Amino acid sequence: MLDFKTALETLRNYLKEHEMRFTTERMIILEEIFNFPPHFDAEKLFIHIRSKYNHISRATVYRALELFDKIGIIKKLNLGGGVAQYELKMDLPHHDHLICVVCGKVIEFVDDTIERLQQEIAEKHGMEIINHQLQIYGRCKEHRKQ
Amino acid sequence: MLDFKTALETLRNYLKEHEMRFTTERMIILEEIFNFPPHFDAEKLFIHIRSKYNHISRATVYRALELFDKIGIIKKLNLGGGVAQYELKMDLPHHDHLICVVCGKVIEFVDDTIERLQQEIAEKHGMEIINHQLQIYGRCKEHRKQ
DNA sequence: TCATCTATGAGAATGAGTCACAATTTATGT
DNA sequence: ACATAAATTGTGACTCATTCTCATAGATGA
Repeated sequence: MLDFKTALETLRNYLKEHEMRFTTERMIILEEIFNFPPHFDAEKLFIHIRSKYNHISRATVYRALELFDKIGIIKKLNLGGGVAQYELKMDLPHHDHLICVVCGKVIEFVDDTIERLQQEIAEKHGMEIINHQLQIYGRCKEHRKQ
Repeated sequence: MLDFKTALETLRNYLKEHEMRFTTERMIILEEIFNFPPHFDAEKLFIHIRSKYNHISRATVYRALELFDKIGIIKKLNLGGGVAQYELKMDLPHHDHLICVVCGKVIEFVDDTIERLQQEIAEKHGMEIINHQLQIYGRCKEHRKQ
């Protein structure tokens, strides 16, 4: 899933298989996600979409985000701050996030050793992993104190 | 900070240094946190406290939790689910959490290698770490599918 | 004890997210 | 293209966690 076209195809297929309707609203929302920063929250996306398509409601945006997350087109993140964040899911390996507490910038990183250790830890506790998240909060290059 | 007495002392000192009042409400709330499960949320704590001290208000509990977190007596966690979780902060090494998505059980674990790797990753990106959190969501021993 | 100024209680307000339902739109068979 | 049935949408009400407001109560230092 690297581009809008592929994502749209995925959406179409999922909808067809589940007797759901392919609507212009769902298409527009998907398209606007691709026009939007890589990490965003529902409200900002809604405002953005609303500015171009004033008939699309907040509920529809929330519903579409839930759907796209379920399908696997986007991923809902829990980065703190009391607001759900979303990112496009690009079929890349699992990654985690560095978050600047000053400017909110999000940096992604991948670390295979950490991934493996998590698996080991879960097993040691008899736990079957469904999902995991690692957030490192700090001050980025531009905002760290000297 | 291993016991109520020490925590209370910390609270007293902090309040004195900041020209704030040592109130019975703050003391009761602190005490009840020590009588409560190791991971809890504000509302549950409030209900519990309210059942014993019916004059203590929700706002006071929330305000106290914020204060205790700032002082470092407790730690506010972001385990997902739309509700802030808290835990006593015991001057133990940093630890992370395994969370059962079925029963909500929280298991703590410590892994020095992961801690070290996080430090390295942050440095590689020029980031100064303030805090970090790792959550592994899954099904615990009792609830995993066979 | 008094004066001062912080903390509290009560409930209103906020903000993210969800829900109910009437009206609309889509998919399908003809 | 048309009718039909079923899914979807927009609106606004609603929920839930948390925060705020403000009048009153209570802690602290003189």
